[in-house]
Amino acid sequence: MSHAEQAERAVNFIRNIIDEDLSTGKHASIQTRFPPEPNGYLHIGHAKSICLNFGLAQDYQGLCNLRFDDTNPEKESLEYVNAIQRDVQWLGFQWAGEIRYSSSYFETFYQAAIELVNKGLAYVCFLSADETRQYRGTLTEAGKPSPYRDTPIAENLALLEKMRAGGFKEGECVLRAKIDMASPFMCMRDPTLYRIRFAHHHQTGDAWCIYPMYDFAHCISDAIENVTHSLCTLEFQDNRRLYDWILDNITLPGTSRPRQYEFSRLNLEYTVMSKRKLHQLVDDKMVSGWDDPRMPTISGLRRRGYTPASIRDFAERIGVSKVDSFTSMSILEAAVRDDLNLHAPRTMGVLDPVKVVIENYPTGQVESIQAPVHPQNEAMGSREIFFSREIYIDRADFREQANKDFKRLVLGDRVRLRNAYVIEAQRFDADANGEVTTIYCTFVEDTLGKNPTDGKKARGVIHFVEASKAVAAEFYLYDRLFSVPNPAKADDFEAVLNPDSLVIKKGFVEPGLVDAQAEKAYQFEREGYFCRDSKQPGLVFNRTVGLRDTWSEN
RNA sequence: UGGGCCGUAGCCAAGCGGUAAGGCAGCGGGUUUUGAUCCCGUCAUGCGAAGGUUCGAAUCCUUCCGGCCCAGCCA
Repeated sequence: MSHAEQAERAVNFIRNIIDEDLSTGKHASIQTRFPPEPNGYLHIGHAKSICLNFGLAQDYQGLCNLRFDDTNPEKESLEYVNAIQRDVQWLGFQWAGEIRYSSSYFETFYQAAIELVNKGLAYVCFLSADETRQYRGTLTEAGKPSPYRDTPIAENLALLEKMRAGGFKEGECVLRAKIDMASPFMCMRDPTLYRIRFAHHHQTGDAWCIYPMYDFAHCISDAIENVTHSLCTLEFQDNRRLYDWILDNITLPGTSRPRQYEFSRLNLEYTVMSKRKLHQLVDDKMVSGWDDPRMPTISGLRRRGYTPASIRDFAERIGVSKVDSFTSMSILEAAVRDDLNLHAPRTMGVLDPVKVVIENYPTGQVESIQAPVHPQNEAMGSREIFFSREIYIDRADFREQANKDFKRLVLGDRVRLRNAYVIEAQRFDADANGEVTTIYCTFVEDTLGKNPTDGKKARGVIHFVEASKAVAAEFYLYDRLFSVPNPAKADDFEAVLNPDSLVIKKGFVEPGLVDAQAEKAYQFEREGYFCRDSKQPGLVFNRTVGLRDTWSEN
């Protein structure tokens, strides 16, 4: 990252804290971590966290780990740990050293548990899950102590050992911290530290039958990795008391005392961000998979044509704060457009073709024309396009009659064909439904790169593809997945899916696109940014985002 | 209704006692062989509300209003 870019970094409260910690010498350098649970695919909300954690490490010359928070084997799998690594790297980040797993710290956690038991700060509790809930009290009433709360230390030690050895059934008992059953923080009312699960773990196999809870594992993992700034989302604000309590009561396994800071998670309009709901969309086949281009997952955005740079830029634009926010899609779309506008080669594609016959153009002649790859960037060179007696234009670009505001082809009037000649519409054929089948035009000679000499101006510019060299292609036009801004609030969020989130069109593209590489962005002029789909056979183009449109609503 | 947090423009977001940055969206105009891009201009006498302190308050104090989170052996 250049100094200029770095200087433009938006300030936020976390950077302020780091600046302070560095200037007071509290830390000589920073260590962050991105700690996903491998129980689903990463989404744009995770991207915000990834950009934050890795971005901070980059800017402050610190380190950022990738750590799988894999303490719940029943919900996790290797498929997800692989997909997550792929997504992080695709976004352009590389973790420091090896990948970390909370599960590789299981022995350390266990020793910490023993330490707590030895200090009289943890005990094995045989209350059922149901009873535990009743004993916990409510938001306004204190809880009452478990009858197992005062089991002697030596006995607890033996019990814990037996738990680990598989001497108890699942659910028969748990290890609990002994804190304060009257605490206004519910998470401090003797929280569970370990539960028994005879489940196969994707990393540790069958080595363990007791698995640590998030609150117990996370803070110690941070300490083991010498994390200085442990960043998480707002809903963990209460949990910070437990995070601190645990670290205050065990022998720190690392050299740093991590601190937790919370920022607000990303909410995006017209989509959902919870892994549970995304899972449901996939399971219920409402989308084609985690990487369906309509999904807010990183893999979906990638397949849709979003670039890593555009997602990083998006993260930069939305900033980091503690306000519950609801971000507008337009910020994300503006970020991709800015990136793609600069880098995407221009090409022409007709999504809804109608044939045009240029009656005064010689039959059988195919003319080659050099067109710029990018009109604002000559260095990108030129491409060969063709022109002949028969071409395709888009159905929406022709009207039998229209007022002056319609800057396209109108019967009896002129329009400029992008990169080619000016043509004039003479007449057209229509089928029984009134649907235009062929438009007959004449072209104005010597208008290649020149205006007509007769002074009659073209209404506007439309795009086309020469018919004989045209290559058939399919266009997948995506729109917002949901028809309401906040689908998560709906009683049944699947009932509020946008029925038009995918519209498929069959048309033609320039011959140069037959070998288009998947995921590589193109701008189909006047239509939008597209990329070839990475999964479907044949020429299938996904529309990443349309061009900014100041006309269609008129 | 116990506790933890948060309210600055339609959306995101700086600001930390010295007189409201920036981005997105919008609006007006210019350039244009993409109704795009680009360029110029415009967009909070106002910071949830009301009091108070101060020469001076979005910033400090008080009260009130609104929103989010917490009662998993999930994370």
